[in-house]
Amino acid sequence: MDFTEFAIPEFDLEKTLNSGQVFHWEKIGNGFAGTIGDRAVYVEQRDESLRALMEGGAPATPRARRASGLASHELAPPVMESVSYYFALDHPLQEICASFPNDPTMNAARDFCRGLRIIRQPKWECLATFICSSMKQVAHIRQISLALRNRFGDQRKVGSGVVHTFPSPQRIARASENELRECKLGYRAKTLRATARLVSSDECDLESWSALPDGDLRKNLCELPGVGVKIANCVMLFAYARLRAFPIDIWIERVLRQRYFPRRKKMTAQQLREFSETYFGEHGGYAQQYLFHHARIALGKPGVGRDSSTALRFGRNDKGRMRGWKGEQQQEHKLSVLPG
DNA sequence: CTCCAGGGATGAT
DNA sequence: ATCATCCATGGA
Repeated sequence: MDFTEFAIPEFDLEKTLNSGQVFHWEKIGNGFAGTIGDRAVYVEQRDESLRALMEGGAPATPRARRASGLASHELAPPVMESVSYYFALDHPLQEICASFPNDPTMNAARDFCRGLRIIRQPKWECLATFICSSMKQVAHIRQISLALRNRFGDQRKVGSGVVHTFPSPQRIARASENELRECKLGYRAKTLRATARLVSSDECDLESWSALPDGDLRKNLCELPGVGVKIANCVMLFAYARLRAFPIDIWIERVLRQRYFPRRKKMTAQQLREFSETYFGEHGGYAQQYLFHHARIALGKPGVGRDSSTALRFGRNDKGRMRGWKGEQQQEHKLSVLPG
């Protein structure tokens, strides 16, 4: 029950966990409870330090590990190591942010998202969760993730709380489609199960795909049921550390069209994709995540100014939307408008 | 109540 | 290659 505490340079735990890249961390007191792989974790941030409590894996401290009598090869990595790796505390954030293009939209997002890191998620967990994400809001993806964990995962205790691991591909594969639908998966139940079957067989080995170049990795991912270019890019970015991968969802499409091509009709999806791959550079995935989080949190709440750490507290007000706003183009495209 | 969401698969132009 | 439609669901 020992806390491990260590200093961290540039990190915002809450922004990192609430930016729509991972969906299972729950706020408890001043910190968050969740899992890293099959280990239960509680983390909290205080100023420039991070405190972590891990259970269910190896003993937390060197003394406790020695006392356990386990051989060193049986030990999971120490707490600080696993936590640092998961939260990607080794990413050179200054350098990454300095590589972003210098334009007003990007600068606002970079300022708003200071300390947000792209974490290293377990591959299957990330893949499965994003298969469940299609046409779902972030809040609901969290519900689905929680339901899958509670029903099919293994229970772990951390502190006074309880969390569940994400179920293995074998476990999902042997669940019935109906059991999965009971986790609010809807039409995604079928593709999640089909992909779970493939991943749990020896036909595809997600770990070995780490050695592939981006193009081949993306192609392999897209061959899985329920995985298209968007979800493949999410998995590449959040689980394979391909920091160039640039997922384009409805929010990012709005940002690109309205902020970068405000008066150009006829930008096809293909053109947006080519633009984003070249313009945002070698860490485009980071740029994308900053644009996404900024648009969704700071700009996505009508009636709330762009400054705002208080934006989250206000519910949306449909009447407050700027329905009639047309920034000198008809826009439409079923894309609503980014306020501000 | 209605609206819409970190899309994908399929079939028609 | 681009576009239309359908697929389910519940938070806001």
